[in-house]
Amino acid sequence: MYLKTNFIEKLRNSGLRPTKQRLKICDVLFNTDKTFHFTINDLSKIIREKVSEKISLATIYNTIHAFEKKGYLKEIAINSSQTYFDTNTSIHHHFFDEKERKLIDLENDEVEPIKIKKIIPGKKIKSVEVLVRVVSKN
Amino acid sequence: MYLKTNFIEKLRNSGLRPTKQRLKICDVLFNTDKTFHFTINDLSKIIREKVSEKISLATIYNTIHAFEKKGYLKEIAINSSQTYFDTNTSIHHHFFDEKERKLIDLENDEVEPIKIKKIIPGKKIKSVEVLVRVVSKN
DNA sequence: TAATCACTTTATAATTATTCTAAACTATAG
DNA sequence: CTATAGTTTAGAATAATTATAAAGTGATTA
Repeated sequence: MYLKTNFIEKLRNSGLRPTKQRLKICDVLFNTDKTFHFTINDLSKIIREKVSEKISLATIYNTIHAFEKKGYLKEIAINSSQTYFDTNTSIHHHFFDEKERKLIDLENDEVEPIKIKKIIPGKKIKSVEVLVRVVSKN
Repeated sequence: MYLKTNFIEKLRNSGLRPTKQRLKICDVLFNTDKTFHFTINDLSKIIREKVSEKISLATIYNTIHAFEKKGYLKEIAINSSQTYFDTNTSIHHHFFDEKERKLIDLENDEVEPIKIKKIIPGKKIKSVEVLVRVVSKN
């Protein structure tokens, strides 16, 4: 459970002005017990329902990108029509349920360490992500 | 090196009529030594350069989706603005060079077997894909 | 071979996610 | 308080993809 003042501090420390809109978005994204996954569409729906004053779609995009750049959000690679974000910024992987189009976290310690035996000259590894697609049994 | 008649056979056996357009696209995609990655944009550029008669963009989309459904192409998950396809349909993984926006194959035997220790009740694994993002050293 | 029909191609319109623009607004340093 | 740089906003623009519906074509049947 975060306090509003924490968000104000956090934003200021990141060089982001603590505007009313950003604080509301912080509240929706980070003032929860559990981390979660969302698309911009999901988020604007939540905001429409939860927040009294409207936040412009452009601001939602701006804010999410700003938060991602600062490392408060992670973008998840599923080649779908929409971009998914994760409030869990730890190094971890994902299940993707193709039917329900839902992501489920797969923590780093739930996957045996991944050893890549190939190297690309002049390049270094930035991240290793596993995507496990699942479908209903039977 | 495939022959044109092979493509005709292959398409017919898949329940796809061997039209002029599909044969041209087969030629571009599969009549090469090496497999490769492409976006629809890449492909239509290649077609514009290599093929005398124009193929409509809608047909390119239709054909690629038909080929994917039949298992002749694989869609690659990189959360970018465009969808990538791979003519290598074997089980394998990828490097993605963020700077150049290029994919490089990482064959299955170049990655130690991946053990997923978590299970999702009622779901079974359809695929396990690793995406290794790389950046230039230094 | 000719007729037929289901499948395919096509140009174009429609849709959708995302980014851009430029004017109005606001947090904050001085 | 004032100036200014950062922010928000509605709406336009962009870009990838999908839908539409009319014209064209491959393949089956007679």
